[in-house]
Amino acid sequence: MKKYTIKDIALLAGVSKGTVDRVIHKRGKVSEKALKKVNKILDEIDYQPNILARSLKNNKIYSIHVILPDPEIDPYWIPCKLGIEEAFSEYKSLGVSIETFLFDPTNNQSFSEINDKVLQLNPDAVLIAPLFFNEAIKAFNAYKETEILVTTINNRVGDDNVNNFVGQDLVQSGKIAARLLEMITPDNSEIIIAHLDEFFLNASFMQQKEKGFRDYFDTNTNNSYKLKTCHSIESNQYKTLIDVIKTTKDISAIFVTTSKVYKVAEILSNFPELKIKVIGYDLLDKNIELLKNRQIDFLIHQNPRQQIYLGLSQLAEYFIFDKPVSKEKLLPIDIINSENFSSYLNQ
Amino acid sequence: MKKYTIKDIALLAGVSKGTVDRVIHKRGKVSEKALKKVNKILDEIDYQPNILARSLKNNKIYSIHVILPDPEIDPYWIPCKLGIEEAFSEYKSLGVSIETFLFDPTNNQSFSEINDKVLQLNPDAVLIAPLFFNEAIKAFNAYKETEILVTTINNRVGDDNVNNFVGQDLVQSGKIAARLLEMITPDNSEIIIAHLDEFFLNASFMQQKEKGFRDYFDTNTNNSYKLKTCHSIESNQYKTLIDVIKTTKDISAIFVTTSKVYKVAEILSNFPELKIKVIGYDLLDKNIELLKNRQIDFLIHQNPRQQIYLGLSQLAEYFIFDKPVSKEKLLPIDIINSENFSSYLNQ
DNA sequence: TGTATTTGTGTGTTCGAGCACATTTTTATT
DNA sequence: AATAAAAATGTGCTCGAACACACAAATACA
Repeated sequence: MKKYTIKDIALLAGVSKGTVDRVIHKRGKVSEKALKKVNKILDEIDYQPNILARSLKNNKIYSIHVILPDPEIDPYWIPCKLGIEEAFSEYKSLGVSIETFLFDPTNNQSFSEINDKVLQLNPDAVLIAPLFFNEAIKAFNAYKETEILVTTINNRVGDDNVNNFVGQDLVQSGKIAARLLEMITPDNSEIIIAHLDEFFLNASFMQQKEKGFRDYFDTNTNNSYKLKTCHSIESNQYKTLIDVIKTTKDISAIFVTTSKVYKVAEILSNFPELKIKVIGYDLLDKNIELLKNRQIDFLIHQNPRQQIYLGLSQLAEYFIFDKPVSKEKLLPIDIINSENFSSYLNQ
Repeated sequence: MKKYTIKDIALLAGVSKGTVDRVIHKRGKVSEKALKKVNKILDEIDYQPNILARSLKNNKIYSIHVILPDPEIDPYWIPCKLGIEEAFSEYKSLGVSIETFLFDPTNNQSFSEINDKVLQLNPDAVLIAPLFFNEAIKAFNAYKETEILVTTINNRVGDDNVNNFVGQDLVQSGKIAARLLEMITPDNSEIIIAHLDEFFLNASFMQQKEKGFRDYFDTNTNNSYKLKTCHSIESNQYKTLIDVIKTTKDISAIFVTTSKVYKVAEILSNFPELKIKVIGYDLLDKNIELLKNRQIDFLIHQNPRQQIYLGLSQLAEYFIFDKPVSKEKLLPIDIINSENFSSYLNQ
């Protein structure tokens, strides 16, 4: 395995390295004859430019700004910090700077303000968790005009101005929940779909999960579960959900579309006579505790840390090594139970 | 965020870059006075050597040899090809050469022969799937003497001569299977633990899975499942297993400790009156087909492709960027059902 | 005090790609 | 044919780390 350099090619083709360089980069100013000679050699050998040398020469500092919900307000985002740190420590010596900006996930205006601020700072790329649909679209357009690369994570916001998405297929994740519940609950029973603390007024991800969940039962089985959707919020002490639990007969399971599934498990501990299966999202400490105690049966892992890390590393390697950024990177949808959660915690 | 170079430090400390270099690499030949000056600057700033420049200067070719079971004989190893190709295309331009050597997984002598051959070729590192315990230990010692780095994947072979292991906790994976079956089978029923085609005489990984499986029921529940172990081989048309199925009353599930779980599902299709749950390992095409048809209920994903890729990339980055190799990298243990398998296939 | 010897310090080259600039060759114009 | 203009080609420097080697300063020994 010989590593060819531009110098080697120049020697083989009987031209100078400048000419080889011009051929490779199609910079023109090369005679027909020289072009042929160089291309002949390039066809014969497998030339791999040394990306170390290339990026050493490049020697720029690239700035990536990360726009995330404040993890103090929504703990789902806590693991992101680790993902960012990991990416930073890996790429900082290669000239990548990463800065984080937090917004209030209960407040769409806060999201817009942060985006305006970042726009002013004019980074090379932004990585955004686009919780608010309309505001996100607006921001994307602004970034496009300033030629700032945009990567989104967590939830898809279909828009051509986004160069890259890293996350999961949320419809499919609803189907996974449905299949799991189908296996552990009796036919003909009642299943509640609970949307908790839906402060994201124009957020669609809960709806996508519900869609997948319902689709599964509509198309995949001849079972006849009765599905009921329930919206419930903390400021109301989840009264709506508690009422549904009290008044509905024969509930076999509750599918919680967010990481707030621990709230449901806590509520259900007040009804020990009911044997209700619980499935929800994400490896929050509280959720894991309840999973261990069998008060939650399954969790689906959305892996925010991995999402951030992959998004950042794709951007970094695009800048440094010129690697192409995939338009869409769909992460696996992990099923978590009391026995395998630990294997995901230190990834 | 300023990127400091050796030249910067030299300027700040009022010495030459040669002196800075000697301080950083503790090469001696530096006066007390100069040492102090340089260290003072190093304390003040966060110097990150440019690894691109460093490895460009290094400019060596590193060879890694991969020793794997022939995927033609055991299809479990088919995805490894992709993992190797991925790693190769990522690191070839950085001077890493990867070569694959296949052995017959039904023949421990073949394993030893391949190791002897690789030892002769004297690569910088080897990555081995150490199916055969005794032969593996012998090989490790030989590699250690020649100062060849050894990384193992798939199954742990406790040995100090191994620098690095990438794989799963197989005992834990048995527990996961147990917990899943506990959720979908009735108490007091009979569960069969099936070891299929156990041609690896001194292989322990099936035993590890069985241990985890039994441990779970012994310690975690007050259920009283009856567990029965069954060894069965293809050359006997799996008669042993078929007999157990025919003669045992009240079988609720079969836990297959290998990727040959499709064989069990096929056998069970001859007993349509029995409602037996099936759980096993790995995303073979056949297994996925049966998972879709609900003839297999769960699969546990051992992710051989990821194991190889990570093992190779750790070695490559150790050589190129001097990144430390972790002694043990435990991968997550993925639970697969009919709805989430596809999200793992194109990873 | 002068000459070895040790110890310390700085300079210059290398790695490979990329690009600016100088130089040479070819083509166009009078 | 002479000159200007354009096109093609080659040279040499840069990026940052690493290290060989030349040179300088300090110490040892006659």
